[in-house]
Amino acid sequence: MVEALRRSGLRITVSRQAICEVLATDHHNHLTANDLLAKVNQKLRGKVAPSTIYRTIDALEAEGLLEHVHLGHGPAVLHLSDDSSHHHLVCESCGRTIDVDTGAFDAAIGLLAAKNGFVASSVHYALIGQCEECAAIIASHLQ
Amino acid sequence: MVEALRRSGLRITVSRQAICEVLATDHHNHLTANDLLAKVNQKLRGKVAPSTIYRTIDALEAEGLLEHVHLGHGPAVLHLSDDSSHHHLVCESCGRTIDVDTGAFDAAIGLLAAKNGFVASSVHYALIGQCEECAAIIASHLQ
DNA sequence: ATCGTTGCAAAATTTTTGCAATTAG
DNA sequence: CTAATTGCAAAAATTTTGCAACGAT
Repeated sequence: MVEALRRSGLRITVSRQAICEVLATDHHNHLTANDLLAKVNQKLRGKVAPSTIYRTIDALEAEGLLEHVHLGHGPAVLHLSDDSSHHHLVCESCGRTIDVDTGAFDAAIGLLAAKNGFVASSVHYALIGQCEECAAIIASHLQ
Repeated sequence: MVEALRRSGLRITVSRQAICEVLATDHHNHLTANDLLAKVNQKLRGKVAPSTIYRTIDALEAEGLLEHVHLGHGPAVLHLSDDSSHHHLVCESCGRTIDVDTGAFDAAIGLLAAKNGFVASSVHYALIGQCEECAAIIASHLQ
């Protein structure tokens, strides 16, 4: 990740290095920009500004290394572009995100997307709905 | 929609009536809360506050009549809950939303969701990626 | 030395909340 | 009359931008 930045002529700063490290370590945790900020500042003892986080996210996205998605409501979460191991089921009630692995899903979506000249982003299929528990709660409220 | 509100013991005000009318007319246009506010105020000559829009959206969502989703980036868009006619392909580059009709998509997603005890929301499958044109632009930038 | 990058502070955007005044039922 | 609803204004939450100072190359 750092090497890819360097290759693109972007400068490697302490902040960027820390950001890349945190992303490499924790990218599977659906980090928000704020989570990333907190972890980076924990690592660097509070030197990094939110704007730096957002600008670095932008830079990484421009390099195609990172993407941010709004899964359901709330702040965007970050994903490494090469992490295509799973998709997301997002519960609209509790915000829980269930990861599911690829599979037949890809085939169906690939076909659909191809018909529209659409290039599906590797990790950004968010299927929004109700998770098992919230669906049960809602059902019980309807008696 | 208005009748459903009344049935639930909620009060029918001029604002709510206008909101429901706009939603009934324009729901297929991916209205944002702001769009809705503008259209309602156009109809009512500028009497409605943003908070009223949001609170009415909340009320309609609580009744299960409406949902709001974040399709890609930017503000949330509104959908009537019973509009299950299409799904969305959202371009991360230009924000364009392509509607595609249901079909095999549903089968694949239904299966996947069922395996996880997940109840997929009728209209909220956002497939995020690049639309044909943006994909071409990006490809050309890579030479 | 250059110019990309940062921090800070201020702004923009979208949504939420408190509260007194209004109004539907 | 009563309690839900509204408007207004202020706040919250997330993200963006301007600008002078800094620092990687």
